[in-house]
Amino acid sequence: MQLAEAKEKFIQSWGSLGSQWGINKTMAQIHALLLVSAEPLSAEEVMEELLVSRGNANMNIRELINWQLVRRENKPGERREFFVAEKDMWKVFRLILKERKKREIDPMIQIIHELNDVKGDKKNAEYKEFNAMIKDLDTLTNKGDKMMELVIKSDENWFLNTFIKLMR
Amino acid sequence: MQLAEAKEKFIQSWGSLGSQWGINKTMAQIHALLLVSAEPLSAEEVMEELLVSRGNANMNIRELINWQLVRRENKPGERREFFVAEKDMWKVFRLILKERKKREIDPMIQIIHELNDVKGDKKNAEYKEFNAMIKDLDTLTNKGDKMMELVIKSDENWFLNTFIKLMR
DNA sequence: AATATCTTTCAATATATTTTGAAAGTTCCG
DNA sequence: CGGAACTTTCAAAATATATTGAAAGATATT
Repeated sequence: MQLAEAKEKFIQSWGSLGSQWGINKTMAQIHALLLVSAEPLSAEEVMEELLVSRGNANMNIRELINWQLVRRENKPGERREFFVAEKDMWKVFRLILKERKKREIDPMIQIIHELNDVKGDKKNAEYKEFNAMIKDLDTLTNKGDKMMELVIKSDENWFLNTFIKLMR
Repeated sequence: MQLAEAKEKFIQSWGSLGSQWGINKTMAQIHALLLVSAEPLSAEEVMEELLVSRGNANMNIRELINWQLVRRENKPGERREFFVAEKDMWKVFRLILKERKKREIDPMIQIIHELNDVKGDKKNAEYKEFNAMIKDLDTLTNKGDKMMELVIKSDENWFLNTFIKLMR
């Protein structure tokens, strides 16, 4: 396979993976494009390469910057801004995990926690089942939460170093 | 909080969590409804409770059965079918992980793997950067893959038992 | 085999999300 | 200041996804 073809394939795949995960396609594709670009790209270049509108490019680049997956970069003597993606994939993974946890998992954990003290008759089967299920879920989500925190805050090699033996 | 209110809140939250994760809202809500029901429910009851159409209910119940999150159950002397959710939340988590991995992660891993042997000039910066990034990603996704496999296949307590110390 | 009960299908419709692009906003520089 | 170069905004349009419900398909019952 040639480089150009490989880049194209990567951009398309990353885009469709993104949309399955609730990240919009353009955002994921811009991210992919910047990942495969050795040089910083301008908004104009992103638009041309992916055939998207100015507004769309702008909005999604901004979002990528919010997620800290992309940063602005200036070229000397150039008025316009250029963009570069974080290329360390382990860091990328942690940044994505962090954002999604914040937006999706944390509110859920909060709600589950609130559902832990429901008033009711302790002899009632419905009540007992509900409480057991929520308790179970609360325990599980809290473990998951701690684990994610650990991963998000871990340095570059911690995760691999710790688990590598278990995975072989 | 009263039981009925808690159930309602759980159903709504589970539904919106689901849609953020690419699972449609009705499917997640039916799942939640069955999770909080001590008794098996008929399609009719699901429709009434969640105010969805027959077609919608049917389609999503079927999908939940595909995922093995729900199973059919018959009541003696009853013609129609009833449905029950798997209530063990650790098992639920593993079943969901399994399905999503199959549908989303596995194809991605395959593609990344293919992108590992691209032809090109070894002195070219673009080429070198691309290869380094893909290599990095390939290593990472393979570790992740192995980890998920381990979790999916683990029995009820393996995961918690193994990691509990690390999470405290 | 006719009827009643329940399930499945799918084209039409509704809803939600994404994208566009022109206009407004900002910043830089002579 | 005035205008060129670039960025941001946002209402309208396009696209994608989910839902409806009537009709067709099963399956049990008399």
